[in-house]
Amino acid sequence: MKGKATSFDIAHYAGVSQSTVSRALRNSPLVNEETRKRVFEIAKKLNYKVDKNASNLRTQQSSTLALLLFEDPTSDESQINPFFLSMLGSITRACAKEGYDLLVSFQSASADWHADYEDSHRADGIILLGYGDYIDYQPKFDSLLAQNTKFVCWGANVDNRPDLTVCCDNVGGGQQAANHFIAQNRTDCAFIGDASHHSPEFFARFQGFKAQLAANNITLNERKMANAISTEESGYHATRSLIANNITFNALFAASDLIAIGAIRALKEAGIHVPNDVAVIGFDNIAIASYTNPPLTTIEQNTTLAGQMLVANLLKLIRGEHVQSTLLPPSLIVRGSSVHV
Amino acid sequence: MKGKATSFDIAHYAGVSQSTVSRALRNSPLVNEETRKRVFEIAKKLNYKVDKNASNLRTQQSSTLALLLFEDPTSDESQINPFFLSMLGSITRACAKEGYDLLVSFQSASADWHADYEDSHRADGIILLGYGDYIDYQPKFDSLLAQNTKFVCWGANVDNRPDLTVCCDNVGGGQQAANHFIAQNRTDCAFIGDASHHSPEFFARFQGFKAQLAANNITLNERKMANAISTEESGYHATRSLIANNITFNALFAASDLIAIGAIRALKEAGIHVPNDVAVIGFDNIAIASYTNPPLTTIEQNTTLAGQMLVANLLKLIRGEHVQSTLLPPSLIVRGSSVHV
DNA sequence: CACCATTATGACACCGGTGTCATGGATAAA
DNA sequence: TTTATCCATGACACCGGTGTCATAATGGTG
Repeated sequence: MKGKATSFDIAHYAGVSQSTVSRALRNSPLVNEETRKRVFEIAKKLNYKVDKNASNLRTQQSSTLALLLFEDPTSDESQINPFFLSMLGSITRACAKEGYDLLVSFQSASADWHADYEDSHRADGIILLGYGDYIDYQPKFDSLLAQNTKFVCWGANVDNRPDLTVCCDNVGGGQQAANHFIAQNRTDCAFIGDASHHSPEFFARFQGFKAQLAANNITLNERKMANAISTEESGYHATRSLIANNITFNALFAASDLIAIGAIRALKEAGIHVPNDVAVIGFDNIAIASYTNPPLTTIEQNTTLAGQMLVANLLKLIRGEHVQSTLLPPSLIVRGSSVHV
Repeated sequence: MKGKATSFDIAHYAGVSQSTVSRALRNSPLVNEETRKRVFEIAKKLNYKVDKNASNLRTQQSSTLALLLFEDPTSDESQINPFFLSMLGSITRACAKEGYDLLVSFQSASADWHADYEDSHRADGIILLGYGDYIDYQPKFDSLLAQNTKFVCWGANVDNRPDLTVCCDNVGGGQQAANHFIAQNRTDCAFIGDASHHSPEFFARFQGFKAQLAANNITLNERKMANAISTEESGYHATRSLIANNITFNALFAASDLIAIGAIRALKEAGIHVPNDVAVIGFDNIAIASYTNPPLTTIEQNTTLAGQMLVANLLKLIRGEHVQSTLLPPSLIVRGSSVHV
């Protein structure tokens, strides 16, 4: 036998038609039990596997989902944001559980990625994952919608279709951070992240934080804010610039753990003690967070659940079912970076 | 226009045959330049994408690689070994650079995974990734070889085919660890990992470590060794058991960073100072390593290069080219866990 | 025994491309 | 003018399955 075995080979050995082989292998009730057994045995002996290309071509579906990862535009080539790596892991698991394969691909925001995977029938649907300047994406979302491409995305708001987004309750997370500071009388707060509308996630965290402070008659001084993207370097530099400008504060909320870690480095360098002088809270609860010195208090996003919801919602869309807007509850994880020692 | 556009649609609008459309889109030199331009324009207007299933079916190749991740059998459902996550990231990048898609899948060691992806024509080749009890895998490797499946694997030795393995020079890494201890007169060494043959990687690290000590007339006491798999928990418990048995040492080489991190926790708990009482070296240089307290000295594996080599070698195999055995040089990263303060 | 329902199977078109061969027209060489 | 050569294109089989329809065999019923 040269080359891979086909259903015709099995048909030949089993003394039945190829049609019957195909039916037998797919457990069609139309086929006799003995015939099926014989077919299965021969299939096993020949190490036969259904050719997915042929099968997908005929059925017009692929049992495959595509995951498109958008990188922070400025991020280092070699390192991937650990939060997204964690998401990638949980999405992979969720796909496997649902019997779907997962195609993974990195994309730069500018690339002409939209719909490529689904239009080419490589995947039945698309999961979009990435922080970043989502405003750029809106036209592409529109194009996806116009072509009736099935997709869900993490964090970003798709105009008029909130149901397509799976998202952590970033506003609630920001509120929890504020409450934690307030409970400890840390009311001279700083925020590091992106308080503009560019990143809807960071913005929501900021909004929740600010609003909850305001609800307790605390004003977040605009001078005590600095922009940063989600890297350690960026957090470090943003914090340094605050310190260099003699901005003081006793509590710091960072829009992500990486930013927080960079901030702690900058604070330490300046001789500012964490948490005694400044309490720090991050966001995400990446694996590193529990190993920093001091261990990082953070708002956890449940990536396992997030991955499951993304996959579950996408599959619903593919099946034409109704999808509900999904907000995942974050939870405060208190560690050493925010409580007096 | 309902449904996706096909090459026939384009042919219709362009007033040429479908054959010509297909040729034009693939930049065949047989087609007139003006015709090609017209075809491309219409294709763009119709948002046409080549159906990968049809194309793959005909050409019998998929421009896709499959990555099979084998989990530590005892590892926690939710967390994936960060070293492999990092590999996953670099492999994804390397695939993208080569114009290949990547199918990612988790597998348990027992599952009947072998050759599934390639036989079904979903992928042109397979990358196998995982620590674990590779002895179990050998028959499956044989079956892959027998079926002429194209695959490469990380770390594991495939009998008689060392060229199919891409691997860090674990022996050399173990030697570097030994040298680092020796240079500081830390000669009362312990090893935590798996010194049996089950994990060829851990075993090689152990062998290199032991041999280099021996070359310097230092004997590694067998009582100062404990088995562990690559998790923080396992490292913690292994170290605790050593301590509980009143085993003393002033240097500890852990077969992976996670083990080292668990070991440090156990040591701290027992009131043993790192590095003053015990110097610790890990292996991998995962992202967490630089944030532990103290920061972890470790033997770095270059995951970016590893991912590139895995992909490059696999593509060579697919193209029928000769593949060379690949050993990647590790490098010692000295941090606070191994040097006196 | 005639009639219809049920069951198991085969024949065949089809999915949407790709590769091969045939064909027609233009141009160059004889 | 005729023949050879080249170029651009069309027709068609093919990849390996799946879905539909037709058909043969079986069994139960009146």
